[in-house]
Amino acid sequence: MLDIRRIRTEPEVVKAAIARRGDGIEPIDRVIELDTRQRELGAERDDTRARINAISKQVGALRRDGEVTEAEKLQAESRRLGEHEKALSAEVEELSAQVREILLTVGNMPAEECPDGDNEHDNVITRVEGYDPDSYQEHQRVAHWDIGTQLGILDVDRAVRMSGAMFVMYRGMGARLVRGLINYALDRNRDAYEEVRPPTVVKTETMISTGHLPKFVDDAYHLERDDLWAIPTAEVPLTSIGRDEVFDETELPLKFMAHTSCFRREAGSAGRDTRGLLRVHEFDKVELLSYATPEQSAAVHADILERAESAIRDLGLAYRILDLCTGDLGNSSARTFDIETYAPGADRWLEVSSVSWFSDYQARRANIRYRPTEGKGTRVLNTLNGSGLAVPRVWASLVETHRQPDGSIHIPEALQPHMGGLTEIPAPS
RNA sequence: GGAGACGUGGCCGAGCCCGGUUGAAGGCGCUUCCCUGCUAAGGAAGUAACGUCGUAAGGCGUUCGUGGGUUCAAAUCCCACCGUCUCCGCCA
Repeated sequence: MLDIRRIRTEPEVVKAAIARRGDGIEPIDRVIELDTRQRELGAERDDTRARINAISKQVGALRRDGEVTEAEKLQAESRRLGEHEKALSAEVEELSAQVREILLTVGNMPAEECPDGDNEHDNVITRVEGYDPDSYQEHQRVAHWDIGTQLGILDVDRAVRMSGAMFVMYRGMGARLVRGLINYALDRNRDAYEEVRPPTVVKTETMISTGHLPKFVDDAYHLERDDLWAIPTAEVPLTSIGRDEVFDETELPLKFMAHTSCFRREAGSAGRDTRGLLRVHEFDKVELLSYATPEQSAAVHADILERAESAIRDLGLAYRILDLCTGDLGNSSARTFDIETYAPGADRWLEVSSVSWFSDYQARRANIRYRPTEGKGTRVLNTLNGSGLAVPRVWASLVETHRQPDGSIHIPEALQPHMGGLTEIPAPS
């Protein structure tokens, strides 16, 4: 959520920033209009309340002194003021509810350094590592869904039978590889990030905090009977750890990581990327998340990116880093770097991590603040997060990249300790 | 799921029966100062958040789990909901 005071004092700056996303600025104008009216009426309401309070005090004094007639006269006046106050209050509440409703759907202001652009085609590829299109052998040009069937490690058909399209099931060594990747991701970040195992089903309010609601309702699974939502990412519960809390600046930055299942309806992408693990409704992911001061944010952002990047690099996978343009930036984000890993069998770049700085956008929604060491009062803090490792696409890229001429899969050295020393997934005999 | 008890400021805890002078006693913690060879102990003052107006000092408003009601006036009375604890039931 944008800062209403910023909108008030620098409307043109805010509007220019929103326009860079390609979003309309009408909501901002509307907010300004409603907010102005709200403050006018709010002031009048407060004055009325002040008078009622003063009268009540007088009444108390008069009654104590036995001046009943005088007291009753004041009471009558106060009753009249009360009516007025009630009407004003209702209107003020209505206005502020409207302002909030609009503000909840307006995206974050992109960072200054964000490249301009309309859509994903305008993203800037900042770096490509380990990719040489001519280096891939014939045996690596097999798609993971075929490998999965050959080795009996991926069973899509039966998963679809029990849960429907775009659900998958890993089996045997395939399931073990999932578990290995999760442990690999958690263990390598243990030095700085606290491991958390949060709920995967959360309240509406929790989904609003990160910006997944109300705008993106159709992307989330909803448990209607209990009005709970299946999380699309651990970002959702991790962000809400500090909801309505005030931290001390000396505690920051706080760093959390969590492995959870993630649930996505993928509405609007039906029929796209349906094969294998490219796009699934339920998947495992290790997420890294931090609470930081605005001053710490740049360093934390770099830290998360470096950790996400090195996790891919150490698995021996080719990857590239994209600086998302203003038109492709997530709604809540001010700056995002995507990491895409290359899958030689499918011959595609797969997004495996999105490392974002949300400035104070999410923290304002979640009301997470900190007390600065210098100065007084509280400030809204900044949140940042990135996938430490998203399992399915890494799994896909890994089995394709490390497929041997005999059809076995070589387990990269860095991963072996997390898979009981296993060096390969053997070819079928 | 059933029964009972409870939900007050950073924390502990009074107030609620008998509504007003209670933004809320007292204590702890924290900050600054004084005292002191150092530390401890002791003394003095200060110490909520949010909204709004104001250059500021400060004014006004809101907040005693949440929402609603009664009243001139609610931490205090009434209703609903949420949460915590204890006992019972069920259970991985």
